[in-house]
Amino acid sequence: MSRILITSALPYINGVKHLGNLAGSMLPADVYARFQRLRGNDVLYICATDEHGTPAELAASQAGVDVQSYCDEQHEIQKTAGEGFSLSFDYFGRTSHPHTARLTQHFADVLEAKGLLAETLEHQVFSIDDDRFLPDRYVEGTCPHCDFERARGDQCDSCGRLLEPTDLKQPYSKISGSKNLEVRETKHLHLKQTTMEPRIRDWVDASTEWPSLAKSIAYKWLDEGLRDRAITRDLKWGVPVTHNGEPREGFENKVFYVWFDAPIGYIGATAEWADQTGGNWESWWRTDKGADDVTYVQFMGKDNVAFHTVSFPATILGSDEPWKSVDKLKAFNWLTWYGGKFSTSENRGVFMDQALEIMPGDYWRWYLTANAPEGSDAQFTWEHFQSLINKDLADVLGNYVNRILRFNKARFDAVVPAGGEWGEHEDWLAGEMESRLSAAAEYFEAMEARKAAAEVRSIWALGNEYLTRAEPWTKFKADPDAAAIGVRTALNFMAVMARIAQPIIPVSAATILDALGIDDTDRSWPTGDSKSLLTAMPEGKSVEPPEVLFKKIESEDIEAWTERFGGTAD
RNA sequence: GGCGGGGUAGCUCAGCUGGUUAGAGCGCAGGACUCAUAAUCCUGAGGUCGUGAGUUCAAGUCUCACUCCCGCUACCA
Repeated sequence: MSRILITSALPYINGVKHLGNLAGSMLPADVYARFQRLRGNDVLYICATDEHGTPAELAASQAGVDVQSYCDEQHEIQKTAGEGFSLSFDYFGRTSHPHTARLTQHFADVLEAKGLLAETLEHQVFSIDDDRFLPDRYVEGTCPHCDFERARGDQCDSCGRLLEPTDLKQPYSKISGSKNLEVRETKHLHLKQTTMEPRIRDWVDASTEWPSLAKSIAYKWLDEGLRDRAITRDLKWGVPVTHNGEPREGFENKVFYVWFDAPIGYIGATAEWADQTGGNWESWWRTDKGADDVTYVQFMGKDNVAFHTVSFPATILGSDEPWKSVDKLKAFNWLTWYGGKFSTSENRGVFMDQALEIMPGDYWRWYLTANAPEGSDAQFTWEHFQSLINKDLADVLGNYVNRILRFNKARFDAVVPAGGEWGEHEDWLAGEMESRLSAAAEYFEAMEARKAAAEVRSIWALGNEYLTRAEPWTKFKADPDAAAIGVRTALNFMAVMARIAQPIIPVSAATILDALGIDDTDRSWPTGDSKSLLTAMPEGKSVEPPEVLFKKIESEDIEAWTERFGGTAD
């Protein structure tokens, strides 16, 4: 039994996430976690809401509530949405929890003791009417290069050039529109990533289990040369900047930068889990306290890779303390909406809560796994969604379950029939099953979402193919025993089909296993001798057909959803 | 501008260190079957692998140039 620590990138607190966020971190992490549990491994899957930073403050102020209440509410909403998608977090925590604050302050103290922090004076745009410093992209104005009137302070969306806020002509606050801006001095703490660069490079070199997307992004940053990075911000909401337990002088109105504390939130959320369950969080995170046998796997979108391969490791490695660092890292591209971006304001795209209003979580889980944005960005379209759901879930899997259970009810009184001899068709099925099951397991193990789903699907298809060969409906007329072996084998195989479906569509798989009366103890990933697997169910056992498993998506549905959520390219 | 990823059948995508007639699913065409959610099974037709050059006995796979899409570019997260 292995111990596997899994984290998925923390969803930001600012509103319900869209399907792309789900598809690129939380869902694949969940599929992997479920697979590993089915294999009998000791899994700890941790996630949390990422609650600090400017957008949270602004969203709260826009909603007219204090930040804490806003985050409390949004955390519950996201937690509920996650449950709707059957995300099996062992704990879904919050970066605003005191554990993360304490750990963040601890890391800062340790890094400072190692000489890796420096105070520097910066110049930053201050909005007098908003009474706050503005991050570069919250300053807008006219681009000095192309005269685009709504260029951001970091980059012009029109001509693509990189900018400084002070480059902008007629700058204004994006928050209030106020032009009453000035540049003020402000002091910040920098993490000396430059000092850390050789150690981080060695560590990246030694990380063999990263996919090329992750490695190339890490090397891109290293090759360009790391820069020291500010880890504090002029905000009220966040982890207070302290020094050895006391407010740090000159930093009374500042907090740590959200990207400094967010990854530490993985550890903090594990400590929250320990509070709730009596578990030992250090045995997962401290290699001096039992975590040396832990395999740590991270899931994230490509935009997060640099933070996980460079910034967070700088914190971890720089501390010189025995913290667990990532072993395997799975990065995803984007799910796009008809090739474009998801956008709330432009009514383009489906968000997690809305998705659950129109279709059960399993439908989305299947689609987003089978169409995961792995090699490149993947397009969401309603037509594609419809095709995968109807064909894979309703026709190949759902119809199989329905056809065999109903035939069995009509001809064998809804019990697993006795009689008949194991023969060539059963040999064929057992042989196919054996090689394909191991292929599927390898894909799940390798976190190859699309390939795992495709392999699971082709195993489902084996069931239908077997029935074509065994044709119990024909044999029944002359020789019910010959039909019985076919039905019995098909029922046993259905259990296998459902067991391997559990990582991706847990609710539907459970419905099938319940219908077959399979004990919880017999729901693990199927291994061992194929013939044993195909003869496991006791004869005479009662098996009732469930309600139709998957409702098909009709063209009228597509029309209605296109109307509601948008569904055309730009 | 720099960097990263991608451009492979009508559609969505596989194709590892270069090696026989380039694969899968969907869609389409034909056939089989009738237990089943007009489901299933079988067979087949579809591709000058973004463009142009080059290296090689051999290139979708390596090199160079060009082109289109997406992302990142360190103060959004």
